[in-house]
Amino acid sequence: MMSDSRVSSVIQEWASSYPSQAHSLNPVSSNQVASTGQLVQMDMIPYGQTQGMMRVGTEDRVAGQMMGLPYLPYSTSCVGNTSSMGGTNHHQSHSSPQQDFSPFLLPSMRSPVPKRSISKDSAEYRMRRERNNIAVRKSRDKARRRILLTQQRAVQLQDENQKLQLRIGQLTQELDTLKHILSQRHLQGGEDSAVGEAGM
Amino acid sequence: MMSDSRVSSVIQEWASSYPSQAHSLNPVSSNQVASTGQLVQMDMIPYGQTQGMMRVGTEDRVAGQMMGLPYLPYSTSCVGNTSSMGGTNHHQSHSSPQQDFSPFLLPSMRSPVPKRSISKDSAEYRMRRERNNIAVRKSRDKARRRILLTQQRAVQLQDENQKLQLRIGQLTQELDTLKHILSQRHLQGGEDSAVGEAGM
DNA sequence: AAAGATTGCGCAATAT
DNA sequence: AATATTGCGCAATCTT
Repeated sequence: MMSDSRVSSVIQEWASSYPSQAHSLNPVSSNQVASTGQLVQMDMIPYGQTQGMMRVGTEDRVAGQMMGLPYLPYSTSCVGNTSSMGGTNHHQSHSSPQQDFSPFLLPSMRSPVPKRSISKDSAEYRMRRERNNIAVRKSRDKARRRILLTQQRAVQLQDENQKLQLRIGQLTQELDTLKHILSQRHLQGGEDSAVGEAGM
Repeated sequence: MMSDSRVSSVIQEWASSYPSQAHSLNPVSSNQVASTGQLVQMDMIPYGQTQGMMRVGTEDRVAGQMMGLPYLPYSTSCVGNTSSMGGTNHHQSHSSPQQDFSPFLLPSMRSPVPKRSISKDSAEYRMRRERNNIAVRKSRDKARRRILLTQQRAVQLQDENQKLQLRIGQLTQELDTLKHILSQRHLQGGEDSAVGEAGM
């Protein structure tokens, strides 16, 4: 019943949403399907996996989170609120109140020396920023689309699943009927061909 | 073969990831499954749907994007780069270079009067900010988990699908075999019970 | 090495 | 009134 040549629509787009990436470690349990799966693998960009771990937002941040800690402010105590400068207008950076170089950082990377002070204001700086902003918007848009596709794909797969389950139910019942009929005839006029295992 | 009581694991968690929301307009095509689906609907938070459209980042922004425009910088021309203050330390805001109140805004909301100047520095301000920051981290973490679950769910569903397809193949073949056997017997000793339609 | 892509972060406007 | 979301820009990285 019904077109059996489904699996298309969303799935299609979804697949095209993942270029050629061969991402090493999956976010899940790597080979969760492996067995029968064929076009299963490649999926989801690990999020905080790939390698983007342990970034330093112009500051440390290592404390809070981790484990089940209920989102403690990254700058847990230490001074007061080292925050307030996470995202922006440092305008030439390094000029706000405290800078607190807490001794919680790895021995390497430490000094506040801004690598050849890329000076704000600089036309080039703005240029770079603007370009990055555009890239960021683009990237996020892409991510949103990808997520959407995955969701649609999931819904579609679930729907398909139900149909398949139904189909299996029908086939099973039909099979039982036939088996029953055959067994009847078998009792009636015992002959060849085993009924119990036709194709299994 | 294999436990047939699957469908659990990820799917379970995934479901619990969507509280009681009855989101009106879905991002997809509303009732995409509706037919056989039961626990299908509720899914994906529309993204830019609900109502969060047309925000104003302390500035206008309405130009770029829309349609296929390749992520034009929001502040397309106008003055130069009104940007540079999208995210942060305005420290009491409204004090940087240009403020450009471009006449492109709706007649309402206009004056720079910051509603009872919530003054930065204010202990309460920092308090609010910190609380929001925590909320934001929590929310994003939640979102990430949700996305991950959806992805895993999709993978699992696909895997399940393959197994079901396989099962259908087996059943179909088995059925064909039995039908063939029966037709043979039918020719041999024509009796009752139609073979062609056992359960269909 | 340089440009673009990602991603965590905080801010502010909204939504709930 | 408080928390939850979400677009945005920044900066650090990663990828190409």
